[in-house]
Amino acid sequence: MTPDTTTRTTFRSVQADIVRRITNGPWGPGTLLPTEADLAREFHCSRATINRALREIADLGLIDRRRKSGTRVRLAPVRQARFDIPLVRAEVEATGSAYRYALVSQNVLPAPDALRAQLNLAPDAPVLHLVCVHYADGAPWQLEDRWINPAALPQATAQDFSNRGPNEWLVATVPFSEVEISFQAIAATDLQVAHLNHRPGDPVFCVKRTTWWQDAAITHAVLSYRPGHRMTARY
Amino acid sequence: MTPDTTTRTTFRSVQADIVRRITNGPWGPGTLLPTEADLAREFHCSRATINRALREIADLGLIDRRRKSGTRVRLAPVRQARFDIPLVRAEVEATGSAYRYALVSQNVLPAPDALRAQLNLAPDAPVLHLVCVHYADGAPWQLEDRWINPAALPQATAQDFSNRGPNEWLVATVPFSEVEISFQAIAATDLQVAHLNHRPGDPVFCVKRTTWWQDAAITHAVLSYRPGHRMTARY
DNA sequence: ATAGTCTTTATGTCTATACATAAGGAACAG
DNA sequence: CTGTTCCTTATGTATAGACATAAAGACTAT
Repeated sequence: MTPDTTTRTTFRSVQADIVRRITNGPWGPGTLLPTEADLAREFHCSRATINRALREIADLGLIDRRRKSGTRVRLAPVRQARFDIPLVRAEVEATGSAYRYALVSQNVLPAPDALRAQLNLAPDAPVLHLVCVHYADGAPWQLEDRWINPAALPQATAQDFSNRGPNEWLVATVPFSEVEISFQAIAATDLQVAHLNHRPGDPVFCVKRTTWWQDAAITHAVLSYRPGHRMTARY
Repeated sequence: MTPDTTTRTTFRSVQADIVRRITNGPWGPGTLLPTEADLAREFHCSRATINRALREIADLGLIDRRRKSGTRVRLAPVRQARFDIPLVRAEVEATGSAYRYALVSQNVLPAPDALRAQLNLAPDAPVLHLVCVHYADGAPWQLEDRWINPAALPQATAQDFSNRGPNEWLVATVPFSEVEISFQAIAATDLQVAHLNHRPGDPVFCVKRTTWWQDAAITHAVLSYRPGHRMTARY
C-alpha cells in the first residue's frame, strides 16, 4: 500500500491507485476521501498532481467533489458512455465499405407544426426540407431526413446538395453552440420502407439531432438506420 | 481580438476564445495552431493555462495534439456524445416518479449458445438467469433480462433478488474493468409484450450491456424500455 | 428560534520553472 | 538512394507557492 518512491510519481499512477481503492479496496460508496493535501503527503507528490488525478476520476463519474465538503465516493457511480458521432461517410468507410450518397428530394415548404415547436419558428415560416440516403457498398445504410432553418442560414437555399450531403456541408460551414441528440426506436414509416429495406412497422433505430447557434435553431435531422443497426461503446 | 488584460486570465476564457476561433473564426479545419508558448504570450498567461485549455478542447474532439508536430484543427471534428448511464432507480426517481421493483423469475440453467459465445463460457456451463421489471409510478418502465456467470461470481447464486435488483447488487458488490454497451431497436418479443405494455412486433429501444472483470465475463444484461423511450444527450 | 455575519477550510485555478518524451528533420554513413 | 544517429522542438507532466471561491459551521444580534 505504501506508494513507490523509487520511480517518479505520476498522476496516472495516483489515479490508478485511488480508483483501485474505490472499486475493490477500502473506499466503498459514500466514503469521504482524505483531502488533497493529505493525499499529496501520502503519495509524496504535489497537490497539483493529486488534483489532476481526482479531477479526472470525478470526470469518470466515480467521485463527487465539493469545496469545503471534500471528495466523496458516489453512492451510485454515474458511469458515462461516450459515443463517437462521426460523419456517415467516415462511419461507412470505417467498415471497409464504399460510400455513396444520393439526394432523394429537396424543397422549401412551410414548417410542420411539430418542427415549428422543436425549432421555435414563426408560424408559416418556410423551411428547407431534404431527404437523402447514404449507401455502404450499394446497400442503404442511413436515411437522412433533414430540415434547415433558412432564416438562420440563408445560403442553404442556394446550395446544391446533389453530390454532397447536407451534413458534410453543414459541419464545414456552420459553427454551432449546442447540439441535442437523442436515440430511440420507432416503427418504420413509408419513407424508411421505401429507402432502407424495412418492412412497414419494422423497428428502426433512429437518431434525432437538433443544432443551435447562438440561440437560433439551425437544423433538425432524423437519421434512421438500416435494419439491425447498433450503436456501441466501451468504457 | 486582443485578450482582456484587466480581468484575470482563466483557462476557461482562453478555451472559449480558441473554440470561437476554430468554429467561426480564422482557424478553419486543418489549421496548425500557434505553439503553447506563443499562445501564452498572446493571452498573457502561463503555458500551463494554455495547456489545460487545449487539452480540454482536444478532449472535445475539436483538435489533435502531437508532440513536436503541434496542435492542429481536426478536418472532421469527431464530436462525442456522452450519455449518463444511471441506475434505473435514479433514472425513474429523476422524473419525479415513485420507483418500484419486481422480480419475475430467477433460475439456474445451461447457457444458451448465443450467450455462451458472448460471455465466452464453457459448453454446458450453468448461468443464473433473472428477469425483473422496474416500474415508475406503477407503470412498467424497464424490463431487465439478466444473465450472471456463477463461475466468476459464486455469491450470486445464493443472493436474494426479490427486493433489490441485481444491477444494484452488482454495482455495490463487484468491481469491473470493462463494459461494452450497445443501443439498438428490436421488435417486441413475448417477454416485452407481457411486461412492458408493448404489442407484439412493436419497436423496442433496448440496451445490451456486458461487463468483464479481469478478463472474465461477469454479466450480460438486456434492458428494454417502455414504448416511446428516448435516450438524450446535449453537448 | 431565526436571520445575518464571520471564520475556516477544501477545492479550484494560476504562475514560474524544470525536466521528460515523442517525433520531425538534418546530418551522416553505407 | 537508404537507413541510422543525433539534434531540436512542441507537447506532457511534476513542483512549490500563491490566491480565489464556495460552502459548512460557528457566532451574533435581533
